[in-house]
Amino acid sequence: MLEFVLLGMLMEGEMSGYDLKKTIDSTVGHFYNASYGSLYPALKRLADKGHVSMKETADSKNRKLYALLPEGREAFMQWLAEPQNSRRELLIRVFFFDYLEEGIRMEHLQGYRHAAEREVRELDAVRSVVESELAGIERPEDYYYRVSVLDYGLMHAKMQREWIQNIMERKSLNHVNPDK
Amino acid sequence: MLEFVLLGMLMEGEMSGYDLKKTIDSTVGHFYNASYGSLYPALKRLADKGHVSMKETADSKNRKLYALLPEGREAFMQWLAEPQNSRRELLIRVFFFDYLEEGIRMEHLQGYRHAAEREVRELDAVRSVVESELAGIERPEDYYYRVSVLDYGLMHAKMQREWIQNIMERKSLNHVNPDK
DNA sequence: TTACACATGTAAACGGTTACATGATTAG
DNA sequence: CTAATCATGTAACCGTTTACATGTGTAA
Repeated sequence: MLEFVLLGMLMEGEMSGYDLKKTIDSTVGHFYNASYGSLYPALKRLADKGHVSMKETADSKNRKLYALLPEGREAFMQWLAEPQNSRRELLIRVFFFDYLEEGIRMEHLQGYRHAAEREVRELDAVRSVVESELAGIERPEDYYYRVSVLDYGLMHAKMQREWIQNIMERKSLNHVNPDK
Repeated sequence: MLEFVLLGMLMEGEMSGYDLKKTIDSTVGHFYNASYGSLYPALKRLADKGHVSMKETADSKNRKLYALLPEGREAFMQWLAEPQNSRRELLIRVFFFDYLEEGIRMEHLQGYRHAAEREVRELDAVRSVVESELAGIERPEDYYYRVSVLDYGLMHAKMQREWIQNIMERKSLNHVNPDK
């Protein structure tokens, strides 16, 4: 995962490990964390694999610049085109979707939308069952927070569904590009 | 974390490791995963610490029942009363909030609400900056998905804020208890 | 001159998953 | 009788965090 994030960040141009950390923190940092303890070894692995090049700078700091090599670019693009593997990958992948071909992108987004819709339906069903169960017990107030967490899941799934819907309708672009 | 989840689940009564896994999957499973490979060793640790008791059943299966001991209950209640340590803990903690004293509960919820409000403000500010930056570049469409991920963060923060607000207003309880 | 940001890295520890191994019970 | 579910556990592996170690550049 981290390796692909690094490759993705290097798509923009060469950077040091330190820069990469800062870039990650300031972009995907809200939902993905990279510590130096994982970042530097990951860069070393990528260099060993021949996915990135490492160039020591002459500016007297012991600074090293990493740049994407064609092999690394290919590995990144291949990863990006794959279907999403884990839930936590969703946002990272979408973050890099500007690099992905429109066809595959839309295919993936449709998949995500479908998954989100299914989840809303499932949780709605669970919520109904829970509600009728609560109606039949002595002290339903004692389960208030448990039920609240279920509501969180439902709100989250609905939000996600709406978000994907907005993306597909290019709602956000209207913002950026009001005349269209 | 897992240890506290196990203790929390045992608040309801004695269970086997297998039952605990199923309970976790069917309640907090949407945002917390426990595999047997972590669950059984965790139960062993809890038993060694004297937080749970282990009783082998006579029903011919090699089934073991774990029950919460006073020390375990205390450890759990102490953990629950602590302020939230990591972002991922939020939902787990709230799930067990029915066990928490109303005063501390409200204190915590106010803290969560405050954090959520701050995050919305922060992301709103970031979003504004990004928008004006986009207005000044050649091809803003090329950053559409990056911006979308930022929008996700904003929608998520707003949803969370609303969720906490609803909890504090006992919106969910009206559902459960329509006459109030 | 001192504190903060820049900059790279390692080692131990942690928490977890995956795969494997084993066997009993139950429902079709 | 056979497949699914119940039931417990270990070992190897994985990625990551935390703490440590070290040193440079820069602005107050």
